[in-house]
Amino acid sequence: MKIATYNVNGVNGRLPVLLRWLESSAPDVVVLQELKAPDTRFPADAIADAGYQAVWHGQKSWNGVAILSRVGEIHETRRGLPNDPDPAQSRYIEAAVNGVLIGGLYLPNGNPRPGPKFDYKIAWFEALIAHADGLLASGLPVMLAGDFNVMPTELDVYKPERWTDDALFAPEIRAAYARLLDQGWTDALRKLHPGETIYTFWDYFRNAYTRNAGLRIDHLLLSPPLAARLVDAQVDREVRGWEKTSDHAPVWIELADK
DNA sequence: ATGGCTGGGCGCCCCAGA
Repeated sequence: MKIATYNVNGVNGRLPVLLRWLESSAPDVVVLQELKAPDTRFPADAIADAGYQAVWHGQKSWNGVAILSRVGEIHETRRGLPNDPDPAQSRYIEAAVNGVLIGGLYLPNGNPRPGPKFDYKIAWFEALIAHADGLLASGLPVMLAGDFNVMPTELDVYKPERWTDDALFAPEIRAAYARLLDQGWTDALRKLHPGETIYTFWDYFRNAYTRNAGLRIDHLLLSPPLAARLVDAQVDREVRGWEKTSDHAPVWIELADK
């Protein structure tokens, strides 16, 4: 089973690119972030025509997350994190699909730091860590996937020294990510590509993509039963070079059948 | 160190993103 995460940066503006990528990459399950659309404007028909069922948690203008499947029914288990510090922001959706429980998330950006947005990022992260602990304790095959807005290590930033005070790379944010992993999650991309420079985001500014001035901020975290089935993990990097593309590239993993 | 680009909104500029 191939499971992907993709921050589309506007699901309607990105629809041609999204459909083209669904066809070429053929993921079985997808989590989307930054829909930037209210529930009533989610392009469910076009996505259904492409062969995917969907559940979505939208919001006008900003945020918004969804889960797509072409391998059977999506059983939604929750929308919004327990104890979300601002439930008006649509940043979390969770569902069981084809025997895997998937939490799709869009963690707050948090800039500028310090400030209320950074405080919100910390609070949201703490709520995620608390919920993730319960997910792991269930012993189920679970994954957390999405845009974490965290570069875990210096290897995940093109110029780490420029990002030390940024909300995506600040010490307390990296520490929170490390605490999450220490619960027992496996960072799938890093597990299969240790020591490799891998990015999932390139700024629209300054030809960041052609210069490969990127960040690795989109992650797929696996609970032990899923980590044992991990056979491949890649970034669909070329999608970032398409016309009218998102500033993120899709990231995916392949899980062996049980 | 700054400003560069893009999507969405009730829009002919501003906000947020990372």
